[in-house]
Amino acid sequence: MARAATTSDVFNAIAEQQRREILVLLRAGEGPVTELAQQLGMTLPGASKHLRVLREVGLVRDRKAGKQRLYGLEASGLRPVHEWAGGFERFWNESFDRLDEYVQDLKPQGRRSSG
Amino acid sequence: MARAATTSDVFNAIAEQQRREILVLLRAGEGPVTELAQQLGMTLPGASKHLRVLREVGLVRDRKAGKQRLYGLEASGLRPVHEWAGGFERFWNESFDRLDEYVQDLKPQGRRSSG
DNA sequence: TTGACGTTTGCCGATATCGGAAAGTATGAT
DNA sequence: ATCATACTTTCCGATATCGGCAAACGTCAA
Repeated sequence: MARAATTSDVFNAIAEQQRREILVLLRAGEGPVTELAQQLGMTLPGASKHLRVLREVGLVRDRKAGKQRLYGLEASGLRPVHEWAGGFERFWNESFDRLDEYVQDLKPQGRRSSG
Repeated sequence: MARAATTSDVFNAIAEQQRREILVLLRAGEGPVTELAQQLGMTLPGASKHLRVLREVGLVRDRKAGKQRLYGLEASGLRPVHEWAGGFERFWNESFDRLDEYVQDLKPQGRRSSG
């Protein structure tokens, strides 16, 4: 077995630097592949393939505009990523140095004893 | 060229489902590989290899405790992910007037005053 | 030292990627 | 119909992954 398919997951799709850059570019608005490829300094087939992956995981949508095909951001697909990473927020906000007697009675918050 | 190395990036490191699960488990506190492997239903070498990747990108730290080696979360490494995804937040919160045809007849309760 | 435990690393095979160039598809214009 | 534009797909090679098993490594105990 190899690595999971890039299209299996949003996490796998955005593992590629170039695909992340494409998404960032798309924040400025829709654009055809040619424009994206040019701005990222990649070949047309290269950009097209990356966009295919992004489309398959629902991070971009495409719409036809005459001869062109405009790609646009579908940012909602990134919400799971944001939320997942956000689930660790308290762990980088708190000063987690001593892990000896951490959750036990360190906090007099009175919440549930464990998770 | 193949896919970027899993250790090249936090984004690549968390592309693996199992590694994400390891990080989630680690929120409950430190643990040795044996415990993590058991909870995830994976082999010892498997868990160890995943932890190596996570350590190389700075998502976990390890400390020796006698014969054991305890792995702990280093959540700050996930902050870039959270922030990157957060850069798209406005795009899934706002109602994208570019998509006029889609939005025009949606429910009017969609937006709230507080973000 | 020997012995037992806990964990990591090496080797292998199977799989899927990414990049480049060429060929293919789709739409519009003359 | 033919040409031109815009983009996608296919083919290929090189690379790195992930999983399993066996062996190596490091540490504590007698």
